[in-house]
Amino acid sequence: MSGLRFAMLGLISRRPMTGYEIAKEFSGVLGALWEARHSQIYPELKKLTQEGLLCYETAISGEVLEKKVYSITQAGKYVFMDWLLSDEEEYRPARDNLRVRLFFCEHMTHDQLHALLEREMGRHNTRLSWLAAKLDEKYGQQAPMENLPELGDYMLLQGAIFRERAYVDWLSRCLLHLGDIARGGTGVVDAGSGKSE
Amino acid sequence: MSGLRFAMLGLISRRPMTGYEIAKEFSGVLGALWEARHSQIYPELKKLTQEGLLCYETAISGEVLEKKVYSITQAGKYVFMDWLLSDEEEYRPARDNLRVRLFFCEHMTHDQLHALLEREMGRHNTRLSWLAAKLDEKYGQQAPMENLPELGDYMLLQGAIFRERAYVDWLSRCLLHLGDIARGGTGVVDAGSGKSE
DNA sequence: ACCCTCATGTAACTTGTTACATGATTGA
DNA sequence: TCAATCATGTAACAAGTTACATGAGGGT
Repeated sequence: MSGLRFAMLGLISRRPMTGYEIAKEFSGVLGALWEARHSQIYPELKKLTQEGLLCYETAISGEVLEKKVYSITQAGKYVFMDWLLSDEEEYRPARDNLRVRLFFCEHMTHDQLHALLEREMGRHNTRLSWLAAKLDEKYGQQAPMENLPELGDYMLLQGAIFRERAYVDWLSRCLLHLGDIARGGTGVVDAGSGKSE
Repeated sequence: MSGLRFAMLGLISRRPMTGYEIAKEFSGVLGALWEARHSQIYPELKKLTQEGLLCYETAISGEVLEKKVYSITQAGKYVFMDWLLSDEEEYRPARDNLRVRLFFCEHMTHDQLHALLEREMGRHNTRLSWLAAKLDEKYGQQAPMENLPELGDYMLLQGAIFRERAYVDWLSRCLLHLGDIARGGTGVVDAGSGKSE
C-alpha cells in the first residue's frame, strides 16, 4: 500500500544515502508529492533493512559521529521495480477540507461563501505563480528531451501547475456563478464548460 | 485537525441520523470528498457524544432491533460553525502514487512510461465522462440558483470535473512531449502553457 | 560561546484500513 | 427459506503527526 517505502527505495537506488539525507529529499520536489518526516523515515529504514531490501555501512563524520549509509539490495531493486511497473487501480480521493466546507455551504451566508472562495483562490493563485516562475527559471523555453530524471521533474512541475490552475479556474467559475445569483440571474448555463475564456 | 468529525457534525445538523445512515452518506457525494467506513464512524460518534457535541435517543426498528438516533447539541453547532467559517491555511499535497512513479521514471523505458501515462489517462478520462454525464443528468442547462445545498453539490461536481480534466490535459501533454522526444524533437516549448487547444 | 546543520532515534497519539463478529428486518 | 439491507460494534494493524531527547561538527 504505502508509497513511502517505494519512494525511499527509489531514492536509495540512485545513490547510497543516510536517513538524514533522505529526509532532506522529502523537503524538495519529492516532498510536494509525498510528505514524510525523519520520525517516519528512520523506523521505515529499520524495517526495510530487516526485510532485506536495504543494507547499511556505518561511516564516521569527523572524529566520532556515526552515520548509517544505506544501499539498496538486489531484493530491494526487484521490489522497487515491481512496484514501479505494476498496475494497480488505486484512486484515493484527496481529502479536501475546502470541498467538505462547500458541501455544507447551506450554513453560510452569501458573503461568507464569497469570502471563502476568494481567500482560497488567492492561495492557489499564489502557488500557481510560484510554480510557473519555477518552471520558467528551471526550463525556460527549453523542455528537457534526453535526461530521464530531469524529464520526471519537468512533468511533475507541469502537473502541479495544471492542478493549481484547474483549482483557480474552478473557484473563479464558482465566484462568477455566485455573482450571477446575487444579481438575480437565471442559471442558464452557456455552451462550454470551462475551456472557454 | 480531522475533517471527519466536522463532516459528521454537518450531516447530523441537517437531520438526526443513525450511524448506519451516516455511513451511507459517505458512499454518496460526500464519499468522493472524504472516505470513511462504519468502523471509523461508530467510534467517532461515541467520542463526539462524550465531548457533548452530539446526543442520541434509542429507537426501535420492528420488535427488538435497537438503533441510536444522533442529534447535534448547541455545543456541537458552535464547534461545527466555528470550523466551517475558520480560516486555516492547510495545504496537504495529495499523496499521489502516479506522481511518485514519475519521479522515478529514469528506471522506465520509453515504452513503459508511455504505457503508464496512457493507462492512467484512460482512467481519468473514464471518470471525467462519468462526472460530465452526472452533471448533465442532474442539472442539464439549468444551474441551481437558489437552493444552497444544491449549489454546494453543483460546485463540487463542477470541481471534480475541473480536477479530472486537468489531470487528463496534463497527461496528454506529457504524452505529446514524449512523442516529440521519440521523434527526436528539439524541446522548444510553444507559446501557451495549457489553455490553448 | 553560540548557532546552524548534521545525525539518529523514541514515545504518545491520531487517523485510517481490514477483518472479525453478531444479529434483526424485510421482501421475494 | 434465502438474500439483501438494516444495525452496531471491536480488534489488530498500518500510516502519519507532534513532541521529546540527545549529541557531534563547523563556522563566526
